[in-house]
Order: sequence, then structure tokens, then C-alpha cells
Amino acid sequence: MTPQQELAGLLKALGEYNRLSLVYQLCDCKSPQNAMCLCECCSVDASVTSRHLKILADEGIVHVEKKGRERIYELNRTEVANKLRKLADEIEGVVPA
Amino acid sequence: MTPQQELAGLLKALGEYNRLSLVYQLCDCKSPQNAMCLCECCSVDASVTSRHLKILADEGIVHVEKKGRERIYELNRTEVANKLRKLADEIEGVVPA
DNA sequence: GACATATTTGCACAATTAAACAAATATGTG
DNA sequence: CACATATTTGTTTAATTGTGCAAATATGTC
Repeated sequence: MTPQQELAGLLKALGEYNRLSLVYQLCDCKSPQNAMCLCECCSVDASVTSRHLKILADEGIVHVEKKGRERIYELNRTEVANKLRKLADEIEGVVPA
Repeated sequence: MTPQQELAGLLKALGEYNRLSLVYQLCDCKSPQNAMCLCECCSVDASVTSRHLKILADEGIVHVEKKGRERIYELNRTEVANKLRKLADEIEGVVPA
């Protein structure tokens, strides 16, 4: 898996509307949230939200922690932000790609 | 089309490996390039490259100009970079989403 | 006009994907 | 143990998507 493939995976994960909505929802949360809470932001079945969150977790976009019967999700803020900024820099030509 | 939907479209367009390769290829180009030249970076048919470039153009990622029988592609560097940085800021919580 | 080159478009196909629903699993509570 | 809640997993379906190939279009050159 090359860095470029990994980046494509990250962007692809973010590039689906419901998943991006989940990310934005987590943006606004001061504290980590469980899946049922996040479920409300996109009008889809809980199982769908579960799968979307798994994709986000697999791509390192969110961090999951088990807490009782819940899963607590937290946005990997700096990590994701830095990857996006790196791409922005490469695209703008600030840094060689 | 909400801003969030537009952003999802942008990320989706960037999140396909061959399209991201085209973008990186354009990153390295000091001058705009035609499709045949760009075609070489991903090992796909010319028609496929044509379609990918159209998607990138529709999303405002690249700018196209007709020049004779060629189409000259140029990366919308600052525009795309700024959108990515805005998302990065929102994710990091620097700016309210 | 004949021909070469660049690009797009129509079509078919295989693979992926998002979604819903039901059933299964896991965990907490009475 | 019985039951409620949270989440995941299996299955199916419909839609989208990436690809290749052939044909069409557009433009330049002889």
C-alpha cells in the first residue's frame, strides 16, 4: 500500500456524503460520542451508520473505544487535518509532491 | 447543492486512485499538459483518462482550455488547496464547522 | 479531400457500493 | 435468568462506477 493509495482511501472515505456528515457531526462534539447519537445526523439505519463508522475507523479518521455496550467515537483531529494540509501544500506547489 | 455536498463531491473525485494520480501528475507540471501526456501516468485507456479528467474538471479541480485538437489541463492549485485547508481547519476545531 | 492525431461518446461488463431489514452478538440491569 | 439497549453481521437489492473497445467527432497537415 503506497502512500498515494492510502491517501486515496482517506479521501474516498471522506467523499461519501453520509460519512462526511458523521465527520462534521464529530467536529462539533466537544466530547466523544457513541454511534446511536451519531446515527441521528444522517437519516439512515443504525446498521448503515455502524458500517460507515467502521470505514472511517479503518482509514484512521476516527478513533474507537469500547465503553460498556457502547462504542465511543472520537475524531482524529490533528492527524486527519495534517494529511489534508500536506495534500494542500503539494497541490499548491509549496512542497514537492 | 449544499456546500457539504459539494465538498463531498470534491473529495470523492480526489479519492479515486487514478484520478489522484492525474492530480499528482499535474502537481509536478510547471506548465499545463494535454490529456495524452497525462494519460501516461496511469496505465489506462485514453478514453478512461478522458472521463477522469472530465470528472476533475466538473468538480473544479482542473481547468481546461482548448488548443487546437488538444485539451490543455491545469490544476486549480489555490482553489483546491484552500478548500482542503478549510476542511482541515474545521476538523481540527480551529474554525467552527 | 485524404489522412493522421487528439479527444469524446456509446456500449457492454465486472466490480464495488450504499442501503434496508432481520438476525446475531455483546453488555448492562432487573 | 429474563429483558432491554447498543452494535455488528448476513443477506439481498438497486444503483453507481471504473474499465476497455470500437466508433464518432474535432482539428491539424499533406
